[in-house]
Amino acid sequence: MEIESLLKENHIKVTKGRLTILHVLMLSDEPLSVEQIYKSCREYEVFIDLSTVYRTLELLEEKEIVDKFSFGDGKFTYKVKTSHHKHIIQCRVCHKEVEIDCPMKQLEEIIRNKTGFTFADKDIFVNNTIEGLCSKCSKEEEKK
Amino acid sequence: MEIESLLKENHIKVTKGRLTILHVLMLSDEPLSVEQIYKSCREYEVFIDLSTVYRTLELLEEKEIVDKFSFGDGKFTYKVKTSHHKHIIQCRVCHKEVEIDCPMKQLEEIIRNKTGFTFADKDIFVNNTIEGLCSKCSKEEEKK
DNA sequence: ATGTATGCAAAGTATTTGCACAATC
DNA sequence: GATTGTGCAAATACTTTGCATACAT
Repeated sequence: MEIESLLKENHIKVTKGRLTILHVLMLSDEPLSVEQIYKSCREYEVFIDLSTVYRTLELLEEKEIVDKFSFGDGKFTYKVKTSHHKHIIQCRVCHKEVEIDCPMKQLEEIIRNKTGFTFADKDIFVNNTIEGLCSKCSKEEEKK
Repeated sequence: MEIESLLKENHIKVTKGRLTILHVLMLSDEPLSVEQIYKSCREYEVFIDLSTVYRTLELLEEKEIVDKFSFGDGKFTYKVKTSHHKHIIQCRVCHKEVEIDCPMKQLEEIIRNKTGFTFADKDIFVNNTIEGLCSKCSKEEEKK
């Protein structure tokens, strides 16, 4: 139901495929590949076409509902935007400013993908050591 | 000549194609796409096949001579590794450690690709503002 | 009823691979 | 001379697109 209103708020027509894709994305805390999303939909007996999955994800990205990530494996993954946190980049010389989505999200995904480590927003680079949770510990934390 | 010894040090057989590809990469301070590298080689009258370019880049990446980047456009770009700076990620719970290449490089490339801004290593995230140089100013700095 | 979404099939783009021949050490 | 690199052509992987039909508002 709340997924439906999320779509409506963004002036996106509500269809079974779109509901299912968003549902699948919302259940996952890690980015999913198009293939994974496609297969998950089938598990819900929703047999949409791969091209529809692509078109839907493109739409959701345009509407800034999902983030699109790319690791070193030649395909893209998608994840529901968790924050709309932005940063401002300022030129040291001319003071021109540009706004970007917080790049830490991209970075977190790259690191998680390479090492299995996850981070909370408060985790910080300290000297050469970054603190986070390895995959094993982060699973155990979840149980608590 | 120095390129040749770089290859030899890494136990890579020296061929005209490999020399040219490395040469092209070394002349560029931004990551190049496979297509760009391929075309640059032709400008040097070195007519290697696209598949050879791919194979060479794969090899150079394995040997940690180049970095492979991926932006949101479905293709990869390559750049000579500028530093072998590493970070250690440590699990807050079990203290397990994992070493990764400094992810700031990836981040810098993502930001440069999105905004045209460049950074020096000393640039830092301060609150919500990142300081760097916009493309115009960084060109002017170069002239000095 | 109108405009938009979808499935299907075909095309497009980036990358990989098999194999015969050529080049390097 | 043995091993490894390369070109060519074909295959693969992921993503996009055209068009006729189905669906949502």
